[in-house]
Amino acid sequence: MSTKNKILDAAEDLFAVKGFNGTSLREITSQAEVNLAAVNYHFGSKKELIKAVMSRYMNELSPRLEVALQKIVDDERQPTLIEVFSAFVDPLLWLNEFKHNGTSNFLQLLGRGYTDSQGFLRWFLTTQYPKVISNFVEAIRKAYPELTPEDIFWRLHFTMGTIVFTMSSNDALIDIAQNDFNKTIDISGVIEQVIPYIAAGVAAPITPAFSASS
Amino acid sequence: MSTKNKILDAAEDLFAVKGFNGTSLREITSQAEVNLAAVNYHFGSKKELIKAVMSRYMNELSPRLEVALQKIVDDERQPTLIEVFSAFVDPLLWLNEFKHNGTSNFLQLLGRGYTDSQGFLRWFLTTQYPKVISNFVEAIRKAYPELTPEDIFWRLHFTMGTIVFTMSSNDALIDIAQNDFNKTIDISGVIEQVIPYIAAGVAAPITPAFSASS
DNA sequence: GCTCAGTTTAAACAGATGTTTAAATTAACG
DNA sequence: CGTTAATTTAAACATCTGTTTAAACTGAGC
Repeated sequence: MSTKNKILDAAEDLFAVKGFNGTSLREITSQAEVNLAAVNYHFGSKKELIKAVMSRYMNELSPRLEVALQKIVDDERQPTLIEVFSAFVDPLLWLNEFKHNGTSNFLQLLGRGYTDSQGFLRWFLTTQYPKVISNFVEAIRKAYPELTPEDIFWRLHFTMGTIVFTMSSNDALIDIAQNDFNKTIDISGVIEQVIPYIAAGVAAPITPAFSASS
Repeated sequence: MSTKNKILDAAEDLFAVKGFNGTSLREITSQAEVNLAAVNYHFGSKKELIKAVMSRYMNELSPRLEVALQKIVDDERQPTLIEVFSAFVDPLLWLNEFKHNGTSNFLQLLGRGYTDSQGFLRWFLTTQYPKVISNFVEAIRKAYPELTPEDIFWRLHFTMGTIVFTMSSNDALIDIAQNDFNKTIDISGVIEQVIPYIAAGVAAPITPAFSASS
């Protein structure tokens, strides 16, 4: 295993649990069993390391997502919203083959990217991988043509929040489910629960136009 | 204005934007125009300051929320889910009277509490203000009796994620709405958009039982 | 005016942070 | 083998972190 990959693996696990700000380079290099200076040698800076961790996942995920969503868009049949959201399941779960805890790690990192570091990661993702977003919007539009672009924008954002927040507190959730309901949950159990919720949310009756303020 | 309140005001604004980990005591005391040591003198530690910032809001919010939810629970009529969620609107918006940007700040801080600092704030809130949560669950149960406690637990968590995430990226959202749709949004516009979404999500058809894993 | 608790202040503390340096080691290639 | 480039290493860098110290100041109450 190359030094570069050892760093990426360790950084990913730590970032997912403790956030970007909350993880030091010394923790990363110590867990990766490489020298401290290796991060700056191979990646240039901590910020670039963060981007590299995210890119590694996005490069695996985004082509698979594009294919799955394209299939829905190209099909002449009108999809249900459940089908649109279910298109995410296989590509996301596939990340577990790519790396141990891959699905959970990636979704947690996505959430971190929105709240940590003043959103520079959000900028990075939306500018680097716009195709995924536009395909997704198109699929939604096809499943629910009455939605205006504004409605889609808002509801996708709400959906993003649901997913990302759920996964960010994934560990806590699993604990609570275990203690309060004596149920053992894994990641696909969570996904099974969340899809009806977000599908119903996106399918909600159309709201009146934006309430414009002065 | 007392030193204590100057610190609380500055800390709140900075915490909301940059997170707890991302804000230093020197930034806070500098913006508050007080001496660095004042934080440790008045609050003991940074951790206690974080709790104090949250408590100040919760002490304003929680009695108002309890009243609004109790009214729904005590009413003999069965409420709609829209009514249950709408019970949050006035208490939340009232925080804007309490302090400039109060509503947005509070919701952002709530989100930070879930993701920053490994959830010690989540523990703090759920143990200190359990009445709000139990009232809320009871109101939901009344509006939608078919939901099992597990379903309610999950859907409330998803709802929490939607709200918190939306408010965390509130500033970015307002920008996007302005640039892409030429619409001016304020916080109550966002609330108006989100309530149908979360109400529909919670009202989604009941899912099969938890998929228990070994 | 004196006393004394409450508060503010500047300075220092020890430890952690990301990054850089220069020497040592390893690998690649003719 | 010899040379050159790529990589690893230990050490130091300057800066920032939360916290503590001890002295200075403030304002009542006697």
